[in-house]
Amino acid sequence: MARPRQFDEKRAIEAAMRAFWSGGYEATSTQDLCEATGLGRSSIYNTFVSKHELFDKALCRYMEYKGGLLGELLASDLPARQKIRRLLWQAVETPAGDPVGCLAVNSAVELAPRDPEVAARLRRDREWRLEALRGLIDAGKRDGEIKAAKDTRTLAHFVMATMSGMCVAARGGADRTVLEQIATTALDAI
Amino acid sequence: MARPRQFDEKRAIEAAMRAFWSGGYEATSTQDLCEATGLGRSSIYNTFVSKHELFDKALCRYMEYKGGLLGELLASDLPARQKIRRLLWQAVETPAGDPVGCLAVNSAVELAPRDPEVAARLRRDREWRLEALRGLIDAGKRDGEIKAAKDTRTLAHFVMATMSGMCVAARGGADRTVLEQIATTALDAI
DNA sequence: TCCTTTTTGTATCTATCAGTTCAAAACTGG
DNA sequence: CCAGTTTTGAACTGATAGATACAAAAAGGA
Repeated sequence: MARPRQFDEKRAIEAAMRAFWSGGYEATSTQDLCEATGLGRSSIYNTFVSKHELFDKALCRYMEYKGGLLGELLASDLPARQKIRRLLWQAVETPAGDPVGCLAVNSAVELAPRDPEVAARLRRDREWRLEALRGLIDAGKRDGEIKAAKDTRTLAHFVMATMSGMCVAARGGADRTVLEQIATTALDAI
Repeated sequence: MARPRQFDEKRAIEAAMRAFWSGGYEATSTQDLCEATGLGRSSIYNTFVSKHELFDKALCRYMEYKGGLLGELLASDLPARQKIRRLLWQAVETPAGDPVGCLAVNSAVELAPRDPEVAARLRRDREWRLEALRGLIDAGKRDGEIKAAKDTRTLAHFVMATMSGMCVAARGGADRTVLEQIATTALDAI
């Protein structure tokens, strides 16, 4: 029918995701995005319409990536407490090559207050993660690993906040030891 | 000798601080800063040299502001645990008119990884706050309010991370109830 | 092979960015 | 009231922002 793409759209989105993740939305120019993806300007605009829509795609890809990791963790047959421990550890031991911190946290800080679309996207992801955490915590209560007296929703929010705090610390240059200490202390609190 | 300023430098810095605080560094243009401070371009550049140096002044002012609150808290004669509680509560009950979140957290996320000057400024402030927290926690241990077995430095990092996490949550639109739950859970962990 | 459709590279658009220039205005010390 | 100094406002600079225009290139279907 017509000329096919010379590039893989998913790879381009992933490259853009990394660029936004390490540099932030405003500080990443469309030129930066061309270089990160290896695409020309027309290919980017022809495919993704605008910088903002490309960012949206990149953010979705990020949530898919991190959501996948959480999904694997939930599907594993570890005790609930161990699962929470591993979840917190995902913020300590970060895959080599991944930018520092968390794109969702960065975006909440930089964009959420003034960008309703991004805010909505982040809220949906947060709700999903909270739901997952609540399930995990309730399972822990049933198994006696977590005190039944503690409020499930409260603990879920606490775990999320701890992870956000670790991402901020990591962006600020915190070393691994500090992140471990934070994670361990939080786990003790649950 | 010469023509005096028509504006108060401190007030201008405070106005700039609020602009950066709510909008972020990149998204706040020099035009925005003119409008926020009420100054003309020449007055801003004549006084503050560059956007970056004005930001630095604004960040220092912010640290002075928040550092002052911490100082008052430390100077009060509350029990150590109560002091930590109030500190966490500073991230729950925020003065009306203050932008959402925390400029130090926002800056760590947006700028620290690529701006060594800002990173250094933030690190100094963090060290100071950690030192203060350690003093507070050790006092709590002496009074038997905090278990002596817990590592002081670890708890200090944990409190800082919790506050950062609360600031991220606030920027993401979390309501007061959620922030209270996070603060309460963290306090229970200490 | 030619027609249709899409992609791609180059050149370009307008708006805005941070920052500068400069002369008029304003004030103080003498 | 004037000399000397600084501030101020308005116009302006070059660079870059995000986004577009358009024609050449490339491919599949007929």
